[in-house]
This record gives sequence, structure tokens and C-alpha cells, in this order.
Amino acid sequence: MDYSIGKIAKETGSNVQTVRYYEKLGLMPEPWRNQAGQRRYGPNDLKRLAFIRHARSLGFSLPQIKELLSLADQPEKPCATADAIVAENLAKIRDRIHALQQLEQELKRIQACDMGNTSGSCRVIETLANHQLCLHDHHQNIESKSFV
Amino acid sequence: MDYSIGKIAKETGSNVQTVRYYEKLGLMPEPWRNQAGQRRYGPNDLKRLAFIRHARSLGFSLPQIKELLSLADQPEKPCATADAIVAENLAKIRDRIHALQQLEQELKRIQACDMGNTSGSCRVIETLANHQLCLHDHHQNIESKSFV
DNA sequence: CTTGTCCCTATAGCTGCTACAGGGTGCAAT
DNA sequence: ATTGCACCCTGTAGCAGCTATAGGGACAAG
Repeated sequence: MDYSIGKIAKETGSNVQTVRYYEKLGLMPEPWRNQAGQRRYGPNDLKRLAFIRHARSLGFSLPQIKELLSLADQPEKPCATADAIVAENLAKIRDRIHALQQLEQELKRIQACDMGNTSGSCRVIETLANHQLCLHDHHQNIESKSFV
Repeated sequence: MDYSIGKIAKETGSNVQTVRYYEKLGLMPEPWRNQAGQRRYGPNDLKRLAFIRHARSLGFSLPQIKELLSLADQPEKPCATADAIVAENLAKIRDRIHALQQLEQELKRIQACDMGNTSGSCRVIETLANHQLCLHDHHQNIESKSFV
């Protein structure tokens, strides 16, 4: 009726180190240990881990997930925060899609410029070098964080 | 007729540490120094940095940019590699757009489920918890690397 | 002569893991 | 009994691509 760390990891498609990492960050509780000091988990821990992985796959950050979990732990609290977190991520995803679509256009254009077969005559590098030719202002997005 | 590190950084919208970082990685050359040991750059360095930043803004990785730069440095070489790098990034961007569009649907669905005003009755958290309800298989994308 | 702005090196931090070193544990087969 | 193998433990370092900080030097304007 209990799980080893390898078991819940496998069940949820995580890996063992990741589960320990979540524990260190306080996303997963410290589980009880068997007499040999090995972690043992119950069904709730499995659910919690599945929640985390699912939220991660939807692009939520670990701090956001921590907040969602603490809301879930206290069902009497208002959930405006959860709404806000979802909305924030949705907005971020939409921005990201938009930026990527612009990049797609830009790369297509660069690809279309290719004419020569040595890099001296190759338009790709030249086009990449020439910033003036840009159709879009994709420059503020360089340092944007990973979001799927 | 020469630039300080702060100057080329400003001109290209980079910051000073980033330029030094590129130098350490071999993307930027080691420039000459004035008598006080400060870096001095010429117009070619400025162009090179602009190229790097532009390519970064288009989502190219630093190793890819290094390759593109070495092609640009040797104009007699065939440019198939440059084509391949562009194509690779274009494919990556298209994948990414597709994945993000699926996530957008998923989050919209979650948002639409919101009914209650305490987190106990809030569908958002529940929907997030319930993986069975997923419309898409967005699970292999969790650990995908940042690409704008 | 102080204040401010730039520059220098070296190092640590960010996110979200992943991998490795160096060891212990548990169970089945020989 | 012992050998082998898969699993578990802690702690630390690495990935990308920066960014920030500490602790100092250089130089010009007021």
C-alpha cells in the first residue's frame, strides 16, 4: 500500500532525482522512511506528484505550482489567485505564440534568400547579419525565460 | 574610431557582462586593450556582436551561432551547414508553436471550468489535478529547452 | 579632492532539472 | 553463504545563457 520513490517516479513519468528535488523545494512533503531510511509514499503523495507534473507540462513554474498546491491544501480560501495564475500563463503562452510566429516568418524569409552554394555567396548568413532587413521587432524577447 | 565595451554593448542592445561572456566562449575575439587594460573594439567587432544578438533574437543557440560565424569567416566554404541550421531552427519553432497552441487550448478549457469562488469549489485546481481530462498529449514537452 | 561613471577580474546565482561519485540495502539465484 | 543486480541514500557539479555581486582601478568634471 506504499510506494518507493522509484515507484511514484515511474507512475508519474518523473525521475527519482526530480522527486527529491521537489521535496527539497517544499513541493513534495518529506515522506516517512522505512527502517533502512528509504522514502515511502502513500496514494496522496502520488496524486500530488501527478498534479505537479501535469502543471509543469502545462508550463506552470514551480513557484506557481507551489501556490496552487497551497490553495488546494486550504479549500476554504478564495481561489482568485488560482484564476490569476492560469490567466497569467495563458497570456504568456499567447505572447509566446505570437513571437514565435514572427520568428517563423523571419526564418522563412531568410531561407528563401539562399542562392549561392558557398558561404561567401550564401544569402543566409548575409541576411542574418543584416538587421535592417528585419520585418519584425523581435528584439525584446531575447532574454525571455523558458516556457515550453 | 574605437569603442569601449560599454559602447558596443549599448549600440547592440547587449550588456557588458554578456559581451565578456561571448569573448570567453570564443564568439567574440579578444580585442586589444588600451594602456589601462580596457577593451577597445573596432567596427567589425560591432558588426559581429550585432550578428550574434540578431541570431540570438531569432532563437539560434550559441553553438549554432559559433558555427555560422566560422562559416562567415571562411567565405569559400560550402554553406549547406548554414542552410541546415536555419532549417533546424525553423522546424523547432514550428514544433514549439504547435505545442503552445495545444497548451493554449488546454488552459482555456481549464479557465472555462472555473465556477466557485473558494479554492475548495474552484474547478481550476481540480481540473489541473485531473490528468484524465487532458485533450492533448503535451507530456513529452516538459523538459524542452528554452527557444524564445 | 571628491564624486560619479565607467572599466577590470572572479565568482555565485537564476530555472528545472540531470548526472555522477561513492556508498548502503534487499532479494533471488547459485 | 555468497554473488549479482536493481534499487536506494547523500552531496555535489553540470547544462544554457546570461545576470548580479564583490572588491577594486581609472579618469574626468565640478
